[in-house]
Amino acid sequence: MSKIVSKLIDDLKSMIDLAVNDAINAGELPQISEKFDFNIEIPADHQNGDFASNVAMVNAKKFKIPPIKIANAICKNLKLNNKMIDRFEIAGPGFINFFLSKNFFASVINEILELKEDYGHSNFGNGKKVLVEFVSANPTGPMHMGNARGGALGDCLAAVLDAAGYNVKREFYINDAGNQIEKFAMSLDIRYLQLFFGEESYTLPEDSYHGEDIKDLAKDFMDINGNSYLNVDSEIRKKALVDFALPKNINKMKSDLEKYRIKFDRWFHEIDLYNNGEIAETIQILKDNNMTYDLDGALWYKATKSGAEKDEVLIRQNGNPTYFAADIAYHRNKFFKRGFDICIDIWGADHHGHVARMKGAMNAIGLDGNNLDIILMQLVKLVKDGKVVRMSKRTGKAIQLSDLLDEVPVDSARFLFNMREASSQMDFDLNLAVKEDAQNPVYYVQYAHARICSILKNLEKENIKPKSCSDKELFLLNSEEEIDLIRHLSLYTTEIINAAKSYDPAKITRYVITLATLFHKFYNSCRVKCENEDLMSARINLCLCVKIVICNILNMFKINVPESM
RNA sequence: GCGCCAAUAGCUCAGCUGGAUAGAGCAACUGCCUUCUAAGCAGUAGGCCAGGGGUUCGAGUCCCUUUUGGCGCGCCA
Repeated sequence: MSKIVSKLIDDLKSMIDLAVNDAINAGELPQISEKFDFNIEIPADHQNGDFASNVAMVNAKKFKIPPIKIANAICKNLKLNNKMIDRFEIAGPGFINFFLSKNFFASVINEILELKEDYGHSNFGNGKKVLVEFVSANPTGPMHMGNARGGALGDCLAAVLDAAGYNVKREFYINDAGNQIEKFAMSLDIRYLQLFFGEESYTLPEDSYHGEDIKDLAKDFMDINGNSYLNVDSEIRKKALVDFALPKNINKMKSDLEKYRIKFDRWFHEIDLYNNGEIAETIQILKDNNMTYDLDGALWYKATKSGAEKDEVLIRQNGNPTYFAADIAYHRNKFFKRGFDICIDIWGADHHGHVARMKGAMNAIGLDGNNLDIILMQLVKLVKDGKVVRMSKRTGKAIQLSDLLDEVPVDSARFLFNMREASSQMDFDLNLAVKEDAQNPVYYVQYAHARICSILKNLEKENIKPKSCSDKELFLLNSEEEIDLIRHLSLYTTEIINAAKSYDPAKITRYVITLATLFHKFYNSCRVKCENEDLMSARINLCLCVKIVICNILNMFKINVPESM
């Protein structure tokens, strides 16, 4: 947390603690046996102070006196011993409101200028190892809009956690084993055969992949191998088709995601869990813990033991492990084999049924399901001209991530996908996303930065350069617009920690929009280049602070920070 | 049928572990460029926070219930 703000909140707490005790000792408040409790909060309206405590209201019952009387007793005994606080007052139903001093605002400027690109970082996470697994799109087909949202969310969440002092890794789980790969193989096989014998000769079963991409892959395979796989055993042919098509799909995903500025630390292959025996190991642990039973030739997991509605199959009648079995082994690998303290998975909301049993399964193998956090992301509706778009006009198929990136600038996509928290269903407005003007919030923020650069450039032409300011000069920053701006800057580190706590990078997106708004207000009411040279220096430093924070956020989210627009 | 998520301005959404007069943006209307980027700012208008109960000093926020949406309940992933 910004050292200044966090220390201040701690100080306020102990000052109030002290005052309550003094009031009790002086007989102005009754003795109570219970521990009294309270919060320091930041009022929405700064008329009500920069910080406020609800101590009087919360403890009215314990003291058996009205809040106002308690507040009076506390304030009578409250000794201000912090230069950062100017004064306090009692207001409303019994709030004690604290107002910041000019010392505070000057220290904020100095702190930001000193820390620069480190401003906002904290040690909140204590270096705990966190794995964020996201996108993890099915490699049997192209990525869709949900993956676009999940990608932006996961990547920016990882960045926020990193800034909050966690040791973060990003991972993509490739489902390259099991049932769907068999379906993929079968679909490719049929498309391959159709190329020689016509579409009527072999029909695609209902539950296979019908997309055009499968046809294209089969065609590419044929272009290279001709008919040489026609007369071999179908299992050999399928394997050759998958060995050809799967890496191709995976490479396409990698390049699309790179274009989207997402780089994973690791692409984890499900098949490895089959080959290295970890699935078998995991199932053995469940057996040893008496969490399984045999029924109808399948091996079942007693999910109901941990509160689920029904039990789950681990090994099918045909001997193949289910996706669930592999997923337990995968998460065991994350926690147990690789030692991650916290694992975060980002899933589509349609997988919510899987959450409870996955956490339960962690407990069942002797790990702690509480360390597995699942973020359920609601679906994205693509909207154009006020109407929901499902299909791409160009290709006639479902809109893919690569279609989106062809149309929408990456800056815009990454920013807009992080404006809503994961749990809310969102509309992605295509008209807005492609707009290169201020209606698009990403430009609004970038514009604030470009403005600052322009101011600095113009001043430099007149040989006016930024210089460090004394407190006396910084005290000149006292207009409402300046104070609001500095106050907002001071809360950045706290905001990062809040976003990390709630796994919600959208908080930071909204924070930076507000920062831009406050800067534009400041710009319109306070001229940086002005007669008073001391004030000018102070304002230049304020501009530098805003520039630093905007840069830190946009860089963190991998969005461009243009110097001119 | 059971379960999960949601419902806030005409539209898209904020509202931090319950706090003070519910906030932005878009759309609408009115102003502000001979001075640092008007991609900006200032102002007006717009609300029974889905309905009903409850908990409390205090509820958009917590609990119950009804209604309306989205999703899930496979030896799919």
